[in-house]
Amino acid sequence: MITIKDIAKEANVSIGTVDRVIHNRSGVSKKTKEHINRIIKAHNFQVNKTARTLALNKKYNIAVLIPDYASESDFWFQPKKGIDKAAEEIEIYRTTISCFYFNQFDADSFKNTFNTLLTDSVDAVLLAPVFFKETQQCIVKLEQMHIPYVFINIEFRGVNNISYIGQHSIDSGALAAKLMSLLISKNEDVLLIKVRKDSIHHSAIEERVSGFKSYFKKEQNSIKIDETILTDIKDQNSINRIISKCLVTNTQIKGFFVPSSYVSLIATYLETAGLQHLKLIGYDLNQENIDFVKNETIDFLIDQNAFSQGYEGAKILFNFIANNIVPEKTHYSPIKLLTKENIEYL
Amino acid sequence: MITIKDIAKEANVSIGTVDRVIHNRSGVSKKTKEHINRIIKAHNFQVNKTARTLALNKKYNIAVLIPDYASESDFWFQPKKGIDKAAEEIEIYRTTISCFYFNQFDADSFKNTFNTLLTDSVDAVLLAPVFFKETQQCIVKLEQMHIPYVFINIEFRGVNNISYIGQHSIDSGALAAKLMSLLISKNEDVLLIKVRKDSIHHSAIEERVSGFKSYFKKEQNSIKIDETILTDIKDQNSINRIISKCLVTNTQIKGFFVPSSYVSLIATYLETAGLQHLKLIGYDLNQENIDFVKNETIDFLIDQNAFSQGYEGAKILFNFIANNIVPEKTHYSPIKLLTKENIEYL
DNA sequence: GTTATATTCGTGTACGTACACGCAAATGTA
DNA sequence: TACATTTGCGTGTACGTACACGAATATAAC
Repeated sequence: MITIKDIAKEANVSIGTVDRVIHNRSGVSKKTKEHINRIIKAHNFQVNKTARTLALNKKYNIAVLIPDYASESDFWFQPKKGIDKAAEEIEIYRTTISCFYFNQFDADSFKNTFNTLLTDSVDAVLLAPVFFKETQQCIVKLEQMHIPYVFINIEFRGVNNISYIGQHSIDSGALAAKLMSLLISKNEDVLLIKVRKDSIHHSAIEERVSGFKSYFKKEQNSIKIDETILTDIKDQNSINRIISKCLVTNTQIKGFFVPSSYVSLIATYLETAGLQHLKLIGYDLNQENIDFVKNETIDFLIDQNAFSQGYEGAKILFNFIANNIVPEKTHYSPIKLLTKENIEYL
Repeated sequence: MITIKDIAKEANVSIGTVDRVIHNRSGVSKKTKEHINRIIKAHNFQVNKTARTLALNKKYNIAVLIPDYASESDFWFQPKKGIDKAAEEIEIYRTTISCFYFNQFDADSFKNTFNTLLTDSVDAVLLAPVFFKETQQCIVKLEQMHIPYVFINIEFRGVNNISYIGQHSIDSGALAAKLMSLLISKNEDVLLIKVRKDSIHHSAIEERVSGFKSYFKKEQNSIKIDETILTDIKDQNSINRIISKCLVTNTQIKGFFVPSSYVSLIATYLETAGLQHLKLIGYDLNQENIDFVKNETIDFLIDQNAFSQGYEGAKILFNFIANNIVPEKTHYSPIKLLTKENIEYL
């Protein structure tokens, strides 16, 4: 590996001059500049990044704004783990990541946490834009301060984010629909189950639903989609009552689609009611859901590589601020399909 | 971030002494050693890896032995891309990766390429153990020379490899079977299509077949599995004749399972014969296969994250030789299920 | 021709760690 | 007591790059 010193020797100049050429700084005659550039190209010289970071000794801080989580089985634990992995990797480049958590059902909490985040010294922000209006307000501030930001998990269109990393929700809904149409017969029906809490905020769930519905519209089979809403996710008994009522009202229902991680609530119902033969598709890899996939109460689970979303999101921002690498505007995560046979291998 | 110098100052010793304690070298009195260790722990000191690699200035070389590929659509192009990504990342740690390619249908080529590989200065080897006997011979040499090695894509049991990175082939076959049983009816049959070339070598394909078959055995439905072998993959006409003969002989065949990337040969047949409604499941993401998934001639494709296999394999070896990190003995890749709805998002 | 101002370049130090060298004090040997 | 050996530790240099400072040369102005 050739170094600046080697180039300096070959060009009969000092390393300072070579340094100036490399950084395109002024103070070098056109002649020697060209000469040095020729030598650099001839040897395919690359700056030693290790030495570079050591010499620069710059410190960056990436702030992360995501929903809090109570346990490892909560969704946001996964992205956080990915962020942690990225943090370890970029630590040697003197870049730290500080995480800030908000209550995903409380817009004020989002806003307040964002404001405390800003009191820190922040070079970039990775955030989950759970609340529409509040996110807009935050973005205004970020742009005033020239702080680059990336969205994670929830797409937010029409602003100057550096990138978005997350799933294409519509297509994931369509995939769920395709599998559902394989699982049940043409003359049977599906129950689509929403959760009141979801509707408070982000659009991802609505997009999953619309992808699901439009698949069936296109396919033109006679499968009908019923809908219901769960109001209180803490009350399993009321959930059981709601679902069994639906099943009585429409005896053609043979499959359930839950466009969120709350699919375990339905799985619990099916097991207590002894209805495991009915088909069930839902989202997200938490321990409860994984267990229900393993015993096949849940037939398919759609995973969005939450871990990678955190990891990639953090890395993208790091590369942008530290290495001037401009990322693609969208990074769609894989739409992973998990079932008993492959859920061991993530 | 605290440095060695800071610790030295706090302990009233020189940085040399602190260095000795950190590396557990001799020449430090028990008393000062304990004192320094206490300070290190109190501040949670971590060596600056950037400075460390710079100071060490060691150079490692990882040799890679994989099948050659003619174009980007060949399977091994993907692992190679992953290896290239890893190479970029570890380059700053003065670690290089040199790739060596062999003809995957020629055992001698494997052996010879391995021998030229050894003429290089090699600190670790990442290899695809395509040929059983020859791999055994190579391993003997590697162990004599105390060179650590990792298998990629094909599992090879009973030797002292540092790790294996690749799919659990049996379970991937079972997953294919599950989907096939959803795609066709209970009174219909499946045609299992092998390729003569495959049988020359590795066990992965056999394991996929066994996983596929045992799924149907367990499920006890009346689906029957016919089998056929393609002898000449270059002759599409002969393939067409073989397949259509099978369909005439057994008119119950409504699905095809190809336990290899040659699934595109069958897709081509189905399109020329206008039989796209028959179900088709196969392996591996090359451009041809991807196109057939997009137009739904192939219903499901099983992907083994070939890119990641290369990337992870190289990283594992690097971490082992450069950072003394001992990996898990097996790293099973995800068994990814791809269909029209999610094949855009990889 | 002298002074002033640009232009072009070299030198020195810093980043944090690794390690060879060598000096002092402590211990051993006669 | 004199010398040899061991133990414990400090110093200096290297790794490759960044950048401030200042020196030397060239050009400009008068």
